[in-house]
Amino acid sequence: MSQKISTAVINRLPRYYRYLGDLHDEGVTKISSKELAERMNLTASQIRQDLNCFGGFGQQGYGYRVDYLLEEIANILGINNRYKSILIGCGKLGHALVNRITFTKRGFDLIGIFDNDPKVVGTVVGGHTIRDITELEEFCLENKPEAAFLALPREVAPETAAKLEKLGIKGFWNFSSGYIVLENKDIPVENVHLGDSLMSLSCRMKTIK
Amino acid sequence: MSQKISTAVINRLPRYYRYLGDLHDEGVTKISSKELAERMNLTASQIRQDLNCFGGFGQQGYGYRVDYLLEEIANILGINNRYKSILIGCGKLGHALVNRITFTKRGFDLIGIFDNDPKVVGTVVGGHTIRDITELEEFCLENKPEAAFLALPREVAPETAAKLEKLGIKGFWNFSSGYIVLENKDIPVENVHLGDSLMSLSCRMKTIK
DNA sequence: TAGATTGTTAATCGATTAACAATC
DNA sequence: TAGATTGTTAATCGATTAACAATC
Repeated sequence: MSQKISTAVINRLPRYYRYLGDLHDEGVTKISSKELAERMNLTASQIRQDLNCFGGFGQQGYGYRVDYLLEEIANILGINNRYKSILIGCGKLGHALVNRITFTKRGFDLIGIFDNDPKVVGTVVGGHTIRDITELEEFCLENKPEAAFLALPREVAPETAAKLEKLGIKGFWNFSSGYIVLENKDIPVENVHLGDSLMSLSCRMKTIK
Repeated sequence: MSQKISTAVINRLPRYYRYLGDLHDEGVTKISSKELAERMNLTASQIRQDLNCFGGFGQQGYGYRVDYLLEEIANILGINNRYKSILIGCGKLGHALVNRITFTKRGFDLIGIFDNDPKVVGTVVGGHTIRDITELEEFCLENKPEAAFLALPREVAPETAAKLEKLGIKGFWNFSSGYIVLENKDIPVENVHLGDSLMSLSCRMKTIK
């Protein structure tokens, strides 16, 4: 596939994956773009366009085979990869992530957790003993993690990300409100700005009043 | 302002607010769209278009006064509102939200936390004693909360949201992967799908390889 | 006044929707 | 074969960028 896939499409894929998983669990073997569109509150046209970014997964006159499509989307999402991952910052949020997100189901293997707070270093979270942040470099050189989850204060986020880029990290999941700028613009940074999200809600609640 | 503001614009507002806050803290009193664009990695044109959705905040030949613009955006975002809010579900994630997000700085006042797990009901989180979910209805009728934060399992999210809509909730911050459909389509639902976000990252890491 | 920079209109770009020929 | 539904092209819509007149 040579043409670039837009982030709009990529961001819809996990939702397709979830709905197809539900259909599969319900024992549905076949679905048309029209039916799926109704269920997902999208247009059939959009679904066909989205899927055709990656190839023809359907069968004319019939629809899409649920199990086949599910597998294809899983491959596109890359959830069969095993990206070695590290978590930097294990306060309340980092803690919640480890306990709540099933990384392995999404293509990631958590192999280390780091923090700079002596109170938490050495404690165990989700089966991982939290390491001191000073061990980060050595750990990376030895274990070569590919993804980093940043749940640390805004002030240190950019510099930490820069350091990690040099250590070979190929993808960032950033929960700090700091803006991450990397040398290699192709390295994906997925931002989750909780504060911004809450403010958007406030704004949207205001306009309906 | 009669014309509808697009979500694209609304989602950029918190970031403007953050950057202007930084400028203010740095003692910068005046900034041009060009300078701000460079700092934020946007185009000057986009900034001027965005701000003009709400009115002319600048001065031709001069630029924008930082303190004035900051205040105006604060008003647009509605962070001076005091929306009474409740948190439903106080597992690891709910816990992290209460401890990490400064609600009051963003226009929300947390007035109650609910859970159905007998192990956590009665315990105190962020100064709030967690109430049993069975007390929800009575609490709402009495205290009239306007916003709800949903940090509960996917299975119960839609039905809980439907119940809360009937109890007068006017905005939802939804952390479950459940898809919330309300009777009143104008009520904003701000979704934070952490699992989806991580899958998008996986997909984007795959394509650069 | 001359220079700078906004507010605003016009042009471009990209994403969504509609239409329809291909084909199962 | 006839009906259904995809894959794909064309039309529309909306968002971003460029241009420039207004004006401080």
